[in-house]
Parts: sequence; C-alpha cells; structure tokens
Amino acid sequence: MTAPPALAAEDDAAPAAEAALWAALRRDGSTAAREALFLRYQPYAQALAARIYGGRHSREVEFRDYQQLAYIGLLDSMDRYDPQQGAGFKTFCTPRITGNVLDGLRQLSEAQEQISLKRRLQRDRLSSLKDGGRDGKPAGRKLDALSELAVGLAIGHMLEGTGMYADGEQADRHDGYAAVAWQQTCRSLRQAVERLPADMGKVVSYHYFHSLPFEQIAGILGLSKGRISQIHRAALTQLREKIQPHSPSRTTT
DNA sequence: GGTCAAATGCCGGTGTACGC
DNA sequence: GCGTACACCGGCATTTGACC
Repeated sequence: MTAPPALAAEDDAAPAAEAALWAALRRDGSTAAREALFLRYQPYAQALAARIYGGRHSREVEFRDYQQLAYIGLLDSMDRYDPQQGAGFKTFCTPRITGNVLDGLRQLSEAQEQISLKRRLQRDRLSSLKDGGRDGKPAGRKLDALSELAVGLAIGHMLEGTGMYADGEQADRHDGYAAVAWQQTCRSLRQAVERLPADMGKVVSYHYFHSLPFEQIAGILGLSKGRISQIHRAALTQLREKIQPHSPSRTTT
C-alpha cells in the first residue's frame, strides 16, 4: 500500500520554529505551543489512521473512531515527548499513535460496544444541540423551540457530513441534485464555522471535524471541559443565528 | 445454569457560583 | 467579560441478587 499523501508530503520545514514550540511547551506548558504542535501533526495522525483504516479487516468501526483514537495517541505522545532525547517527533509518535489506534480497536472489537459507541456519539451530539436541554424555555414557545431544535439537529448532521474524511459508502448515498444541494449547504455551514470567533471555531472544528470529546479539546486549548462546553454552546447559538438570521417563528423542513 | 430487573458506578456534558 | 471549579444530570455498562 502506498503512503497516504499526508504521510509522504509532510515536510520538515521550519525545524527551528518547531523546536521553539517544543521548548515553549516543555518549559512553560504553553497551550498555544501545544495547539500549534497538535495542528502541525494532526494531518499526520489522520494519515496514520487512514492507513490503518485502509488495511482494516472489519467494516464495522467507522473511520471517525480510528481518527479519534489517532488524535488521542498524538496528544499522549506530545505529553511524553522529550526533544532532548534526540529522536524526531514523528519517530517517537508513530508507534504510539498506531498502538493507541490498535488498542482502541481491540477494545471496540465486540459488536455491542461498537453499537453503543455509535449510539452514544449520536445521542451526545443530538443532546448537545437541543438548546442545552435545560434553559427553562417557556412552554408557550414550543413551536419556536421545535424549529430551533430542527435547525440544531441539521447543524449537527451537516457538521458531521463536512468531516475531513468522506468514505465512498456515504458519498453513494446522495446523488444528483440532492447531492449537490447537500454539498453546497455543508460548504456554507463550514464557512460559517470558519467565521466564528477563534475559540468557538476551534471547539466546533475539534469536536465535529475531528470527533474529539470535550475533555481532549480542553487539553489542547488549555481550558476546562466546562469552559469548552460553554464555548461549544455559544458557537452553536451563533451558527443558528448565521443559518437562521431572521429567527422565524416557524420553520419548515 | 439462564434470565431478568434493580442497584451501582462511570462518563461526557451542562449549569452556576465565584474569582480575576 | 472571561475562565475555573464543582455539583449535577442523563445514559450506558456492569454487578448483584432473586426467580425460574
């Protein structure tokens, strides 16, 4: 099997800049350095996940799970890596990322666990989009609440559809005009995400495009998971406003 | 031994008081 | 205004005990 593009094309440019990032991370625990390093090696981790996914023997585990396990392995490697040992980070992290993915897959091997994971991810995303679920919206505004919920569900579903990886099965599901319309809508949503304030954009991107749980995102950004939850909620509110700018009293779907 | 329901623990996300 | 800490919630998995 040939190496995925990101594996072959990953350059070693600006080693001094990277060394400075590692120094900042090790010396000060700099969250900016941590994030920059994560972003630098995130495509590499994704490529490793893709390579393992390409050689999979079972189709029951989604690429999203491979991706998440690779990112967790990357974060763990970043925490353990010591540049002064002399080894390059790729040399250091590759077996750890691969091992983390394989270990994680082993734990997911039982069909029931796979099903429960998918259910949980879907449920979590749905519940996270349901206006927070506990904001005491007056009963008389049920229709508004329902329309907002529909928009929220659509956002969540589209965000999942804008993932950096798209497998063939998913692409085959949509065809013709419907596929074009869907892709355009997803593209506009992704653009809306890119226009969010930096923190919100990062949280949405990590959570939906990279499938990272709040705790992992908190680790990357150097915040608490509670804070990530707040930013996530605020981001969804802004996305709703961008997609539904006139806040209609009723929404047809 | 097998099945089922209740009890319990864990996990991810939310809400809120509080500090800076 | 922003961020943190912490209590809380809901759902799921596991454990435990009663029953057949």
